[in-house]
Amino acid sequence: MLTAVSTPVATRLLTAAARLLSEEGPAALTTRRLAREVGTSTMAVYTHFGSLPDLVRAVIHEGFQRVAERLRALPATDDPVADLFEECRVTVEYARAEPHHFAVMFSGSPLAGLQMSEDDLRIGSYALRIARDTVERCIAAGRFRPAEPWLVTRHLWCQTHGLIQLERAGYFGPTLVPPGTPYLETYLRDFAVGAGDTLEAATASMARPHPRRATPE
Amino acid sequence: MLTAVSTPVATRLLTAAARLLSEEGPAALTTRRLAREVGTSTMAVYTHFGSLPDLVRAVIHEGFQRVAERLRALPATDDPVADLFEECRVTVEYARAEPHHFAVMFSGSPLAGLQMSEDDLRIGSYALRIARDTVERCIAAGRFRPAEPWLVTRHLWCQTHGLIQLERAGYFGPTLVPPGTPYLETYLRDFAVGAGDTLEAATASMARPHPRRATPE
DNA sequence: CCCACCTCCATAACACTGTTATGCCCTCAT
DNA sequence: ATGAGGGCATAACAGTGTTATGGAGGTGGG
Repeated sequence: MLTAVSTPVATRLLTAAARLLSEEGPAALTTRRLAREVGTSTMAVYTHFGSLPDLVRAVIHEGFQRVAERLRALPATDDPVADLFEECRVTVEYARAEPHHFAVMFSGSPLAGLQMSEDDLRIGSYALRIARDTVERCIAAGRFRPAEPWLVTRHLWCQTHGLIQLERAGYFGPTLVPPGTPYLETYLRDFAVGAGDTLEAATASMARPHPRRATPE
Repeated sequence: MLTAVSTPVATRLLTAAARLLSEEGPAALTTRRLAREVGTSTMAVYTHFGSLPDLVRAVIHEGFQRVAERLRALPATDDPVADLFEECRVTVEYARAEPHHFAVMFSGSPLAGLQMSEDDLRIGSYALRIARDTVERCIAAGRFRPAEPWLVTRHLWCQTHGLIQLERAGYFGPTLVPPGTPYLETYLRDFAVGAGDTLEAATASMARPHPRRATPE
C-alpha cells in the first residue's frame, strides 16, 4: 500500500494526522486518536494505508511536497547567491514553523517503526534539485569555484539540517547563545565563502534588500 | 532522580541499555526487556532511575562523556586546522559506529517521551569546549579570520551533525552519492575556507599525513 | 539475641498501544 | 431483486510504561 489515496476518509485521516503531528507532536499519532478525531474506527487506518507507519509515510511525502512548492515559488534573480540564501531561509522557516513535521521527515529516527525506503529518499531529496540548480548558477556566474553542483548542494543541506536539528533540540537557546545573534546569516555567508565566493560579495548578497518571494497562495 | 547511580543492579541496567540500544536500536529499550536481560523485574528501572526516559537520559550522558573522552585524547599539533579536522573525523566515526546511540543523544526526537533539560543541553555541548579551543587556536594562528570562537564552532557543529543525521537517514547512500566521494573531507576543507583559511592551506592541512591520535585505550 | 525498620524488588494490575480476525452493513452491478 | 464486494465497527491479542502492594533480606538499636 503506497500513497495516492484519495477517498474522503483517507484524506480526512491524512489532514488529521498532519494537524495532530503539528499541534501535539508524534506522541499524539495513535490509531485510536486518529479514529476518534475523524469519527471512524481504527480499521480505517489499515484499509486505507496498511499500517500506521504507512500513514506517517504519506504525511511525510506531503511535507516534502509542501517544502518543494515553497522553494519553487521563489523567483530567480540576477544574484544566484542571494537566491540560494533565500532558499535556505525558507527551508529553515518551514522547519521552525512545523518542527514535528520536519523532525519526522528527516529524523530517520524510527517513529512507530517507520523507516525510509529508497523511493522515500529520492522523494525527500527532490527538493534538493531546486537548490542544485541555484548552485549551478552560482558556479556559472563565477561566484562559486567550479565543482560538482550536487556535492556543494549537499554540503549546504548538511549545514541547514544540522542547524535545524540542533535548534529544535535546544542547543541554540538563549542561555547558550546570546539572543539576537544572526548565526543563520553568518553561516550562510561563510558557506558561500567556503564555496568560492569572496567575503565582500557574500556579505553584499546577504544584505541585499528583500528578494521578496512570490507568496505561494 | 538524576544520575550518579552506582549500585550493581543500576550499572547492569545501564550497560544492558547501552548494549540493546547499540545492537537492536531504540525499539528494544523496553522495561520488560531490560529486566529480562539483567535478570530482575521492571521495578528495578523505577527504583534506580525513576522512569524509562530517565534511564535513557543516563545512557545519553554516558555517550556524551565517551565522545568528550575521545576528543580529549587527541594531541594538539602545530596545525590547529588539521587538529579541528581530526576532531570532526573522530566525532563522525563515533556516530557511524554507534548510530542509535548518537541518534538518541542528539535527535531531540522524543524517544519514550524524553526531552532534554537545560542541564542536559549543557552537558551535551560540553564536548564543544574542546572544539572551541581549537577554533581559537586557528584564529590566533591567523588561519581563521577574527570572530567569536563559539559562533564559528557552532557552525562546524551544525555541519557535522547535519552530515551525520543525513547519512544515517540514508541520504548519502550509494544510489544517491557516487561511492568513494570524499564528501566529509571536502566539507571540512570548505568550512575552513569559509572561516577564513586559504584554499591551499586548508587543502594542505587536510592532506597532512596522519596526526595520529593517541589511542584512548 | 531479637526485634524493628527500611531498602530493593517480585507480583499483579491499569490504561494504553498497534494490529488482526470476524462479520455486518451498505452500495453497486447485473 | 439479488448476489458480490468494499469499508468499517467490534472485539480480541500481545505488547507497552507505570503504579500499588507486599514480601524478602539485610541492618541498626536495644
